[in-house]
Amino acid sequence: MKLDFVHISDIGQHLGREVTVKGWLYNKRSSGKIHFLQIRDGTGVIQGVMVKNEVGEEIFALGDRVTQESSIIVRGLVKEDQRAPSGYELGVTGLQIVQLTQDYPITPKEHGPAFLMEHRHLWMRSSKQHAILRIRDTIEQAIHAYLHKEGFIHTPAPILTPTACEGTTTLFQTDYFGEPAYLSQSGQMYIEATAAAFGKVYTFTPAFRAEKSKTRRHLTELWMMDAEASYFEHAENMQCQEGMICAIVERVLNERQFELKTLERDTKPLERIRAPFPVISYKEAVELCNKAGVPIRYGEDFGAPHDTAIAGSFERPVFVDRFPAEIKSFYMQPDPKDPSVVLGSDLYAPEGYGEIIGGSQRIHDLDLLLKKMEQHKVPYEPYKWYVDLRRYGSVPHSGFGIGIERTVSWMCGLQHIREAIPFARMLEKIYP
RNA sequence: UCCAGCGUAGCUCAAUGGUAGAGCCCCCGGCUGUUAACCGGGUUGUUGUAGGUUCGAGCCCUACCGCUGGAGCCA
Repeated sequence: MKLDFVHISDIGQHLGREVTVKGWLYNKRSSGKIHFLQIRDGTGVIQGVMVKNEVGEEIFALGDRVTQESSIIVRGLVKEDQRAPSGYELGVTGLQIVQLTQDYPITPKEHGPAFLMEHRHLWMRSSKQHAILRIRDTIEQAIHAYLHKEGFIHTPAPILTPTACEGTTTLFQTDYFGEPAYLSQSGQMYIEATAAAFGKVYTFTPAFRAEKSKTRRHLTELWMMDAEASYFEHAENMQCQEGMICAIVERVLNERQFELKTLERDTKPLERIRAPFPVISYKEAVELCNKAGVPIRYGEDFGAPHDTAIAGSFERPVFVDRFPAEIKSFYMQPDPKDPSVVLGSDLYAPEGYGEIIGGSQRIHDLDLLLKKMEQHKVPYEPYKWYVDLRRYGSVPHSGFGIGIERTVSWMCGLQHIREAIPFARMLEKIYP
């Protein structure tokens, strides 16, 4: 076959020309002497129309034999046609079967979640899964673009760490040349160091949580984007988060309408997302929950029903600000007006998708940090390097971390977080 | 770890304690515009495992295993 090879996503630019598409057979319908081949190539799906009188017996027989998910190279004339699912179709002139697939497990009918997850390596070829992972890519691109526009640079953080970042009960432990090492739960503390070197930085890292959580919102391996900025105070930090969320929503709405439609995502709630986001204090959030009939005492952290009550009261993402110091990490800067609370906020997504961002201003005063470490029983030796940052040119600084899969779930309107990542790692599940 | 629900054909599901079935997939045949195509025919089972109750168990009981959802914890 000749070389004028095109991607299906660009097919509209080749109207009236004979082109070659390399891909897989997504589905086939046949009506006597016409085969309708739904061809996918990773960039899109196009209908190939194969007419017996036009291609001859031999090629038509190939079209008869080709099965779902066989890899194929198809040659054809690009046409516009209202009867085709995408508006364009390929008048097939040639077909080459690269590999003939037998008994593809995922059929065009319904399957249960256990079966689909067992075949995740194949399931991601299906249109909805494909749409989700495209949107995920767009979200990640939007984050990179927004942060670079704001002057941040990407500085990777390590995944193997000698110590716990937060808590010790939910860590995955591994062996590092005879010493225990842990899979990182967050890159945050490391980018406090790179922030002191570069000013504004961020990192994409997987975060590992060995929690025995078995819900639609939990993974044991999730992706976080942590950002950190020197000379950034709490209010600026929140403004940056708000700007980033708006940039994500805008880009997904602009570039991924087809995928949102595939997912049957109602985009109206997304179109309402614009700055400024409401900000309520932890104290106000507690009062809101109690009024909404979801009781909680001051000093307790929010559970799933509280998330829903808080986020459900607003059409835009809402910041809950100034949590009590005792339920947050040791490094958070106390509020100068009320030292019992910290300059730390969580951002809750609308529509019940829960907490997607946690951020705070970090303690920059050496003595205060040492005091807080002692109070929280954080050992000094393994964190000596972290304390050093307060010893050598310490400045006020702030940062935040966003959970990528929760953001993807929200944007796509997913029922379960396992679909937001190509290979979900969940409680006692590691195949495929 | 705890609570609830569910395990029947490759998949999705039926089946008063009384002969295990349908649709899809797959195979054969038909159809020149299909849209999860359609129409006709065909193949497919140690009913999760082990024990128990019963004349008789897919169905009732016990234990175990697996799956799904939720709680706590968290993003």
